[in-house]
Amino acid sequence: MAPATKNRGVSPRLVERLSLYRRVLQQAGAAGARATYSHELAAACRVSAVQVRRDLMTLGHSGSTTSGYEIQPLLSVIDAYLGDTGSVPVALVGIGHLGRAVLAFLCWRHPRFVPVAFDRDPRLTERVLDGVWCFPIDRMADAIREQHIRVGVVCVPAPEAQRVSEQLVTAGVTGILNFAPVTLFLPNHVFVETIDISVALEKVAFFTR
Amino acid sequence: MAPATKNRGVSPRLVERLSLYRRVLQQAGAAGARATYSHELAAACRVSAVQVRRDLMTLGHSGSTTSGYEIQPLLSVIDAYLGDTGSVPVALVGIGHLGRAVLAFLCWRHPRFVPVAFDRDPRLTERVLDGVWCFPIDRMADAIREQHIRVGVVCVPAPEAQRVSEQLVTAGVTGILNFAPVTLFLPNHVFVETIDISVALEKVAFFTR
DNA sequence: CTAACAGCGTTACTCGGTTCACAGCTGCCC
DNA sequence: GGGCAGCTGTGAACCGAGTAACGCTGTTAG
Ligand SMILES: NC(=O)c1ccc[n+]([C@@H]2O[C@H](COP(=O)([O-])OP(=O)(O)OC[C@H]3O[C@@H](n4cnc5c(N)ncnc54)[C@H](O)[C@@H]3O)[C@@H](O)[C@H]2O)c1
Ligand SMILES: NC(=O)c1ccc[n+]([C@@H]2O[C@H](COP(=O)([O-])OP(=O)(O)OC[C@H]3O[C@@H](n4cnc5c(N)ncnc54)[C@H](O)[C@@H]3O)[C@@H](O)[C@H]2O)c1
Repeated sequence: MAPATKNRGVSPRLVERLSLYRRVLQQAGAAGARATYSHELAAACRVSAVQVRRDLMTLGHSGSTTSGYEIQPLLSVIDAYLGDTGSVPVALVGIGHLGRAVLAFLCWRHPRFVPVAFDRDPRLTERVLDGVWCFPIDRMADAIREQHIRVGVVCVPAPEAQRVSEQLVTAGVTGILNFAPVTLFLPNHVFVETIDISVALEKVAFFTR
Repeated sequence: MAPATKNRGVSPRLVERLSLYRRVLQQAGAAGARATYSHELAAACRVSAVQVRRDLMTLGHSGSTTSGYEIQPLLSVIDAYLGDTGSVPVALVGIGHLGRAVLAFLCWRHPRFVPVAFDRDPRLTERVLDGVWCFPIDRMADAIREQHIRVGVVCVPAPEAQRVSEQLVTAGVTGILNFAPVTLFLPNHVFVETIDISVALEKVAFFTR
């Protein structure tokens, strides 16, 4: 009934947009740009220009009338807000088709998140996959505690998802990205984000006509 | 700037919830249940009971005071609303890590969507992957036209996503599920749903503390 | 010099979605 | 039988995210 998580008073949409802004700004910066206007950033994120300005306002950041927002300072502000405390260890459970894809993605494309892999299939564990050591599932709690892992990614089959995420939580994880098509029932202090590919496909199929 | 798609006057959130309801009801039905109450359905979907009742009201469906909603009739109503016209062919472009996972998922777990696979890597094409024939990318437009495919799934690297989705659209696709971390610029009549795993992870990391 | 212009910051408002509150109905128990 | 408990249906209130509108500042062209 309740939306569960308190969101710490921050709207998830805002966080999503900030994350988008950051990526776009990083790319723009890498391409040599030094500053950008709210409407440029907006267009690149499919958002209105006022929305960009307002979001940056809530961050307490101001641009200049003449040249818009300088990219580097703005990036610093966003980083500070999103809590860029360097690399974030992530417990990735279930190294099947999807888990493997996420693993590869994190290793190659997303150095900020460093995955630690777990599976229960002995054919996958005790070896290196995509440059990451894969632990058997019964080592998971210890590994999470030792490395102070707070974020978990659940890529196990649907019937296992509830149990696995409970294990994650009792080991200390407080945020879960869930790919299994089930609703997880976890303590209220745990933030759960479910990516339900089936539902997304149904939605596309519905609006397609 | 504009929200682009008209949504045909229907809220995407509603469609998501209906899709969830349907899945839960199917499982409940398979487990032998014959009817359910709004609060049960609500709990299973992390939604309030009034929300369920209101959603069903907009579908024009009524339950009984005594035993709630009968599962089978309700399923029929939801199917009719979501436009369950049997199987939906889907053009899946990019059979790398992620594309492969989606392919396997659709074939094994989601018979309603039947994927047709495309890639540009000759090592992947002209052969059967997970029971599906994989076409080379230059056969894509023809195949989409021949089979009247309306839904596309984009699993190619970010720099290719814009071009590939344009190809999909000119071939007749009007709805795209995009996994590439870029914003696509497409005609307004095309419905685009982007699943951005990076952003989702950042969100979880943010609310984790 | 100054007038037109372009972009930012901010306040007030709009609008869609969610929830409240309550009425109506049905079965059950005393 | 009559109250009671529990569920559905729904008008109205509520809430929050997004938007429009406006004033401000600095820049540029005439
Ligand atoms: N593949 C997709 O594109 C896709 C799409 C939508 C949803 N999903 C969901 O994601 C999940 C994973 O999908 P998949 O295609 O990778 O499945 P998969 O069968 O390929 O992989 C599942 C993996 O989880 C491991 N596993 C199972 N139980 C475990 C446990 N208790 N502890 C640790 N590891 C365990 C298995 O050994 C296997 O390696 C499923 O819930 C699926 O419904 C997948
Ligand atoms: N793997 C993940 O978990 C993950 C997570 C988030 C986002 N993504 C995004 O999903 C996309 C795919 O990821 P991936 O890990 O599967 O990458 P990948 O490199 O494993 O696969 C990409 C596939 O696309 C094919 N391809 C490239 N250009 C093509 C073209 N023009 N036409 C047809 N096919 C083409 C390649 O041959 C390859 O098979 C990327 O945009 C990635 O950023 C992936």
